[in-house]
Amino acid sequence: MAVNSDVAAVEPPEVQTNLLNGLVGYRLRQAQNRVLADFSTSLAPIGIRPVLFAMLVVIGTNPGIIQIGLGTVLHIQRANLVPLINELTGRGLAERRPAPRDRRAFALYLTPEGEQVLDEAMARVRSHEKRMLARLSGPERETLIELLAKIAAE
Amino acid sequence: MAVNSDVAAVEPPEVQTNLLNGLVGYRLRQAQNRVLADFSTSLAPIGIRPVLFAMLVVIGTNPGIIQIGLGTVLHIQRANLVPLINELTGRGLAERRPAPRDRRAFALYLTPEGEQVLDEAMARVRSHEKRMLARLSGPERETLIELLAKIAAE
DNA sequence: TATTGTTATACTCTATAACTATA
DNA sequence: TATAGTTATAGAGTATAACAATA
Repeated sequence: MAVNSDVAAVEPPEVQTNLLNGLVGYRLRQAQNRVLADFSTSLAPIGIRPVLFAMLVVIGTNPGIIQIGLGTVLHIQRANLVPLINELTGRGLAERRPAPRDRRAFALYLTPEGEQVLDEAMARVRSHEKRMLARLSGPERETLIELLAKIAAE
Repeated sequence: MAVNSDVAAVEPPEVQTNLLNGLVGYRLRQAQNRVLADFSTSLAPIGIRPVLFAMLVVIGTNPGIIQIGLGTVLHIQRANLVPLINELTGRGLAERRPAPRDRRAFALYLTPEGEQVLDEAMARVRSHEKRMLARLSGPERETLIELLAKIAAE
């Protein structure tokens, strides 16, 4: 398993990472870490974390969705969703209304302010995506999406 | 922003996720979540978490690397690295030896048992990668690595 | 009997500050 | 003065169990 003999990190501080770099999982993690970091800093100025952005998008696209539906789509357990929704409602970005057919549930809606914040967030996310994909051509971007979809598929 | 009118998640529980699915960051996250989950369950039977695997690989490939070098490569802060290395040494998989030129530092080495566990882990990771990439052709795998590298590049 | 929302809780990961011993 | 390792601690993110109200 030794590759660098025994003087690694003694003379030059060069570390062999070929083995990890050959793993798709490791590459995926690195790319995702970088994208997530830029995503976070893009939204931080308006006080929106990645998870809140995803919630705003799904509620905005599916007005009236109930909490467990939102949690299912975003893979957030219902217990963990409660304080997150409280965060949105507490800031006046979303609201809970009684669900029409199920008195156990709450239907979720964006407030006008929530729509505004979502629009601003979407603009920031679009320029974030441009930045992250700057090195890729149009066809390369499509290819990337396809390949990622094949990996994520069920 | 409304797409589903107001009856989303009432009649059919179909949720619109087009907006999120159009974002490369979201696709990346989904793919990475799936790969990480399979990676974890592949190594769990031998008591190795993803982070411990990465540490074993880097120490094995760079015997004598000091803690801060290991932390730098894997993006783990030195404070968080201490209990992780303790975990490896406590299980007899790695050991700390005085660093030759720097009496502040510890040089890290795998024990023979650590080498064995790493070999077993590598075998499991290889079959994990095969499973994750089953839907991709050889050229597609190369393309994916390239595109991910472009995104992760500095 | 099962499900929705809620609370409480615990465990992992990550981030920061401060200390020691060396450089 | 700066750096390597360590400790303590706090904040996210995530997971499970239990309860009330309703299906």
